[in-house]
Amino acid sequence: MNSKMNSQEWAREKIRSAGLRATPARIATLKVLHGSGSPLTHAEVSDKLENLEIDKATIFRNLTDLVAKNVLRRSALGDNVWRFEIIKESAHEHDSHPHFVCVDCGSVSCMEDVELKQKSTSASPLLEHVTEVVLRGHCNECA
Amino acid sequence: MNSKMNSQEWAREKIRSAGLRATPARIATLKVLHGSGSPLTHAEVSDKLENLEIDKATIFRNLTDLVAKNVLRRSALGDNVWRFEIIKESAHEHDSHPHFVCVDCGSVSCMEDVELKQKSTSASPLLEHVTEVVLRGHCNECA
DNA sequence: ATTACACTTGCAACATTATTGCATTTAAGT
DNA sequence: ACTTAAATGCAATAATGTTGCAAGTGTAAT
Repeated sequence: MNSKMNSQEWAREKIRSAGLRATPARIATLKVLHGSGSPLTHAEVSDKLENLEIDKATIFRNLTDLVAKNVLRRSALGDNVWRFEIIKESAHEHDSHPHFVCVDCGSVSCMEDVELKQKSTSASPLLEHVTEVVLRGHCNECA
Repeated sequence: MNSKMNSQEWAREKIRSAGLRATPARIATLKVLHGSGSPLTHAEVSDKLENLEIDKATIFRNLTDLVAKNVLRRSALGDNVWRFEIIKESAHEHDSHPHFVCVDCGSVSCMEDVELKQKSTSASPLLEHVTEVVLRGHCNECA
């Protein structure tokens, strides 16, 4: 990924190399997610693209397609609403991280500085079978 | 909880001590959940109460009310359907531990051997404000 | 540049799950 | 029995997500 690549070109490249066509709707969607520090719902993405007047079905389909191509990750955080975020391709293949959900305001944030450790191998499910970690509580603003 | 108490009386007592009225709909709902080995959806509870002809809104409200009173736990598996189960009051009631939700079968188990560590104090929400930890994945049986 | 065509989109209809307003009924304390 | 707040039934509504199909468009080949 070229460092002088702007967000637009980055998104275009990301979509193309996933084998999809770089349409305005997809580029805009990816740019919105790229500019967000936390996973967004379909409704939130739609809101931010309001001026482009993209159909909601198109946004749903694009989000789904990008998940299928491993560009986005789709997470269930406990409120029965899907949230989408860009999968960062970092040194570690493991980009997945816990998410924090505020029980007061519903805001979601990424907790990249938290990790889990399993003390013993017991009868409980193994950590390696865990696909999602959700922390619920009161965010800094609501606390 | 008296050992010779039958399911009916047990349910009634459970509801009353939660500060709610022991209506037929609530008693029947609790009995269904009590007799089930795994969490049930609203639709599943409804099905089992079909002969009682209880309105679906009533069942939704009762499930919600019982969740609010900590009689039931409501979990999201990722398929946009809530699942409900009775919270068992066991020995480890007070020490908080992560809960594991199987996204395949919906079962919820306790993971007492898992602990969280926050590497650095950053801008993200503090671990001390976390009230509940939910791990989602595939349980040993479904894996 | 033009063209061809599979891929995308917009639109509208639909499906499912869950919630709410309000008049009526009921549980439970007196 | 009486009273009253709590609970229910019914119907309308909201929220989230999906699907069918005709029209439009990004891409690669010409």
